[in-house]
Amino acid sequence: MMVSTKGRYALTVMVDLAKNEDGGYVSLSDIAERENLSMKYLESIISILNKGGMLLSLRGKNGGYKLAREPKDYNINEILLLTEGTLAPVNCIMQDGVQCDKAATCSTLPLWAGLDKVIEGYLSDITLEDIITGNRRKMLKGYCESCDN
Amino acid sequence: MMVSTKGRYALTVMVDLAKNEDGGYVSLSDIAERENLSMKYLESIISILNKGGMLLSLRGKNGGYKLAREPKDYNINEILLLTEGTLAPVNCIMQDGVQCDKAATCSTLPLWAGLDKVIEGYLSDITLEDIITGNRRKMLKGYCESCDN
DNA sequence: CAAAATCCTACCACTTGGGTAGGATTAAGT
DNA sequence: ACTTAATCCTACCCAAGTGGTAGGATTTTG
Repeated sequence: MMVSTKGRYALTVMVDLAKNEDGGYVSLSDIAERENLSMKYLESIISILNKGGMLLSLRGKNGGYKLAREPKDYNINEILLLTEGTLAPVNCIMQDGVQCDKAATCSTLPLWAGLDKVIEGYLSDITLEDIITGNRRKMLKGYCESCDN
Repeated sequence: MMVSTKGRYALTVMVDLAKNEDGGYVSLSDIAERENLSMKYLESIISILNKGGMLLSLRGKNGGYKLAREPKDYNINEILLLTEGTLAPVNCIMQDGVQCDKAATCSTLPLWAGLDKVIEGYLSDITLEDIITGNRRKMLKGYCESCDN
C-alpha cells in the first residue's frame, strides 16, 4: 500500500475544509463528526498539515483551522507527500535523489523511476478544487465512459 | 510503499531468467548468486511465480526454472500483481471491484480510482522484453532528457 | 472563570515486511 | 544402487509500520 489512512484522512480533512470554508475557522470536532472519523487520530494528522504550512490555526474557544490558500492552489501531491513522507512506489527510489549502489547496472531501475514519475505527474496535476468540483474527466482521464474523453 | 521486496525480487528473477535463457533450466542458486540475493528468500518468491504459471520448473539434479513464455509476452503488471496480491495505492480500492459503503458519496474516490488506473496502465504497457532491452524511452516516457521524447 | 478549542507527549495492539531454519522429495549421473 | 543437487514445503521469528488511544497542558472567548 502506498497511501495509508494518514494521507487519505489528511486529504479528507483538506477537502472538508475546502467545502466548508466561509472565511472562519472550523473546529476539528466538526470535521471529525462530518467525516465520521476519530477526532483523536485526526488531531495527529492535522498537526502535520498545520506545521507544514497547509493550514492556519487558531487556539482557544471558537478556534479551529482553515485553508492557508485557495483550493486551486493546492495540488494533491504536496498534501500526500507532506503526510506520508514519501510516495515512492519502491524503496530503491529515494526521496532526495540518492540512489542505491547498484543503480548504474540495475536494469529494473528505469521502470521504478518511470512509475514514480507517472504517479507524481498524475497527483501533481490535480488540485483540491478539482476534487471538490468533482472534475471526473481530469481524475479518471481515459477511463471514465460517462465522461467525454 | 506499494511494491515490497517480494515483488521487486520477483521481477529481478524474471529479468534474470529472461537474460540467461538458453532453453535449459536455470537453478535458483545461480540466480541468487548473480543477483546477490538470499536464496532462501528467493525460494519463497519463485514458488509464487511458479504456482502462478509464470515459470516451468524441473526438480532434481540439473533442475531449475525457465520462463513459460517469451519475454515479450509478460507484462510487468501481472508479475507484480501475482506476487504482491494487489497494487492498489489505497485500501479503499478493492481488487475485485468491491467498494466501500461510502463510495457513492465519497468525493476523493475518483482520485484514487484514477491513480490506480494510471499505475495499472503504465505497468501493463511494459513487458519483460522492454526491460531486458533497456527500452528507456518507454519506461521513462516524457521524463528522460537523453531519450528523444 | 468556565468552556471550548488547539497543542503535546506517551503508549500500545496488531499487521506486515523481510527474512531464516530444517527437512522431505525428486531426478541425473556414475 | 547411491550420491549429489536441485525443487518443494512448513514453520518460525524479529523489527518496523499502521492505526489508533489516553491524558493532560495551554490558549482564547464570552
